[in-house]
Amino acid sequence: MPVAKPESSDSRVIAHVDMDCFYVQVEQRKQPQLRGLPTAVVQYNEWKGGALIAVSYEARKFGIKRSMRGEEAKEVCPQVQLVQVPVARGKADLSGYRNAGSEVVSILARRGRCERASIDEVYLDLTDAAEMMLADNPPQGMETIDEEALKSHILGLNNEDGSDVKENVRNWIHRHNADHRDKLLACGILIVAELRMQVLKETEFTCSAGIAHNKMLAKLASGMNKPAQQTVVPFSSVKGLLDTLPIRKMKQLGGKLGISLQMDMGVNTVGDLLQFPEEKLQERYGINTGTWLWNIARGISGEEVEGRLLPKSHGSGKTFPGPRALKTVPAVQHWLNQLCEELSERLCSDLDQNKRIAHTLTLHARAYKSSDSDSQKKFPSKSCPLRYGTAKIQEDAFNLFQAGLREYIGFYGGKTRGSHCRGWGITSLSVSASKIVPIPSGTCSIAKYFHGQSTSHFSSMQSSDNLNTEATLSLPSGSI
DNA sequence: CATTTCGGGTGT
DNA sequence: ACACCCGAA
Repeated sequence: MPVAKPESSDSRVIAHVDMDCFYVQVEQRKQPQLRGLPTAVVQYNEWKGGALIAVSYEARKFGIKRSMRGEEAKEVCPQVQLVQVPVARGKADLSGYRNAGSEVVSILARRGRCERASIDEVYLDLTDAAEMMLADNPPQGMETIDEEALKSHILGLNNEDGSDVKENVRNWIHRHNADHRDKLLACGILIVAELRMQVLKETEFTCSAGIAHNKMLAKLASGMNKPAQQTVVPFSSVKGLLDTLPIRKMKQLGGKLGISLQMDMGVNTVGDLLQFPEEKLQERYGINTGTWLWNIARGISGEEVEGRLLPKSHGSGKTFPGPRALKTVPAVQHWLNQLCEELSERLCSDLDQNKRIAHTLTLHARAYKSSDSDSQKKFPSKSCPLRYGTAKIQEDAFNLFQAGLREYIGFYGGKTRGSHCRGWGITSLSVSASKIVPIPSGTCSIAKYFHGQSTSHFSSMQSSDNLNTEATLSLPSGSI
């Protein structure tokens, strides 16, 4: 659990920006005739029409939900437009969505520290930008407030019957007697509205946003009014917001921990947590998680927005469900080669574009063992130093798999004849690259890592293709 | 063992 | 290093 020092007097301006049904928007930008139609993105479509992973708001009106099957969606709404995720090397290829996410990040990073939280979400620390605006052009003195900002939802703002909602927002932003925190959030409203308009103009994507004094509240708010809207959480409305909020709505509490709070402690809402002394929460959930929970109940979260525009790892994986389980070593090798090819390509792009090098290769697999003493044993993950070059990565990944398989099946494996094996099947495979670090500053070439090879030789092989097939880049661990 | 494919994080 | 949890399209 994140344990950053909490400040009850937290006056930061934090925004969480969340793209609306992002994969759908990416596909609709590629095929503009789909705009405005009920649309969903499906992964594969051979088995029951594929799995829905993103659903447009028009399609949601028909009751179409994520995790439905394509065929099921067609039953509920025959006119729904189903777009398939691109396939490359026999697996889903998400690169188009990753690249679209990068477009958005590069825009949102203009006004403050920016953290890429996922493929379609970012946190922004706009404190400095808000303080600056307050100092030399405060919203209280502005003639006109942008229309996009006036569409903001401000939690706790009284919209009496018959009152003009936009006028209320305008008044809230203009208030001279507001405390410093509300004035900072008013600046946040304007900055985020402008950023969202820039994102729309430059990428054609809409997004929603939450603006609050910390990451937890900003994240909570960004999901409250979608699509294409923004929501503000003034300090004074925090208690009222959390008091009746179901515990599972809080990030990190949507899983087992949230269930445990409900079942074991009788905590149904965030407000219910307030009754428990910090020590009680600590003895039940540990020092870190206990304190974290105590703070959450009070709307306190000191987590910083990390300045990080790039992912910390790259992974490529595929599942082989049901009868598709891989039952021979050569079949596993074939798919590992496909996964490693994709991973290698992405590592080369990262090297070219961001001058970063990954240091660790990890293989994950899931397997079943039908008739065996411990058929519920898990296939172990294995990792090793990462060597660049597609063939090297494929070789290393296969060796990791074989090491894991020997452990998994035990000394007396189930090999029968040739390469056919009985008693086990691989239901998922994934390879990932982590411990990614920038090449030391001042170095824009990787030539120095080819010990024994001349720089001039390297300078003739900068293309990704050469690097993919020829390079034998191997970093001594700890050399960066 | 038919959501799948990611990515981030903590505990040991 | 490895197991397990969390959440999002």
